[in-house]
Amino acid sequence: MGSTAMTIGMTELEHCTLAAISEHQPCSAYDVRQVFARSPTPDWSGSTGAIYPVIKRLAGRELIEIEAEAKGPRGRRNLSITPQGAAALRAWIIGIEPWMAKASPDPIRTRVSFLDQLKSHDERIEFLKAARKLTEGMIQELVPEVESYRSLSTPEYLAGRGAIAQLEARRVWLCELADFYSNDGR
Amino acid sequence: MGSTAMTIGMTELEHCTLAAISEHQPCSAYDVRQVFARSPTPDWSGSTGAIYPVIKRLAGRELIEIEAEAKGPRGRRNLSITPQGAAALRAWIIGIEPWMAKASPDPIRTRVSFLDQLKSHDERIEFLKAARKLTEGMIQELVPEVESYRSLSTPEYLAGRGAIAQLEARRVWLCELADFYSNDGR
DNA sequence: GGCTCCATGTAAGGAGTTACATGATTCA
DNA sequence: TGAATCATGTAACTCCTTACATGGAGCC
Repeated sequence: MGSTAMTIGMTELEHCTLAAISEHQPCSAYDVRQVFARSPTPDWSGSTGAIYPVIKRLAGRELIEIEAEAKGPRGRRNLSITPQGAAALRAWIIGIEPWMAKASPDPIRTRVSFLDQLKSHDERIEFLKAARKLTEGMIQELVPEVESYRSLSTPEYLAGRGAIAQLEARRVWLCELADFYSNDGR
Repeated sequence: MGSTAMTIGMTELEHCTLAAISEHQPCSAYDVRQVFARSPTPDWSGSTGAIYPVIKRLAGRELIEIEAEAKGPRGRRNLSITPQGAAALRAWIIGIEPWMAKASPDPIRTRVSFLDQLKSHDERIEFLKAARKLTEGMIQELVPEVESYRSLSTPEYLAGRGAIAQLEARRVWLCELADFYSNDGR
């Protein structure tokens, strides 16, 4: 199968763009940007400087087709996925690799790993409290947003639940840390 | 306090480097690289192309001091943190912001959000099984590695527990997803 | 006529990566 | 003396970001 070879050297963003086009076709690059920007857990900004070059590269690999509505340099372009594109997309989803299972970087966890650089247990407990508050705030923001996807898109909803699970795990962990340092770090 | 101003425009990597120097001083840039590379949850490769420029910038801001052991262009340089550096480090740790609490990007979760692009429930269940296996493998790798930090460094150990908690949350979530699709996605 | 969205694109810059280049030290 | 490890550094590249530039369509 050529589908894996097709995928070599392609980034996550390129594949996500391909996936978004597949789901919403026929759609414009602008639509794709909206999808990324409005996602409850946006990994990318959906910036023009990224999307339009990506679209070009996908078209160059013949994974998508671009059809101009009007002649002329401006105006909406309708994007659709090709059979090769659909194959590459499935291959990308299925082609899961060990590195993808790694714990993803977390700025709060990073700071925790340097917690002994603070002066006192009080400072540490203060930090942990602030971190927990922020995490709880994020959960409260995310839950209704994800819930709004419940009837809209099952996979997006389920992915959102995964994001919430990640945050919930951090919340619990931060509580345990606070307990630990409250008991004078024994 | 100038400590926050000192920190403006500095990246996570720059701050982590500062923190690593603070913990291991006097140490070399090479030592810092080892710390990053050998960390149980390496967010950065510790590549030379990143570290040495970072060291220069930190020295430029007078957050660290560089002392050459031998004269001449080659040979070990001993790094140590300055009082301003220590202040900036504490300010960075404490100065936690809302965006840091966001769910971090996860390639597996990304794929789940496009799961309806697969052809059948069987394919989806197969994917979820593979994802769970990889996550379980990563947990089994990580647990002993983190456990080895237990007596070495409390904060690093606790951060490692946080990484494991994240993976464990994903494992449970993937199990729930598999159940969902096994029940024909009702 | 001007405001707001829709829509496409380029330019410059930031922040890391890999690959390359160099040399010192240690030890068998 | 030769190999491994310690150690520093640069060059080229990747991939994304922000900021800028352009223009059409609907509508009040």
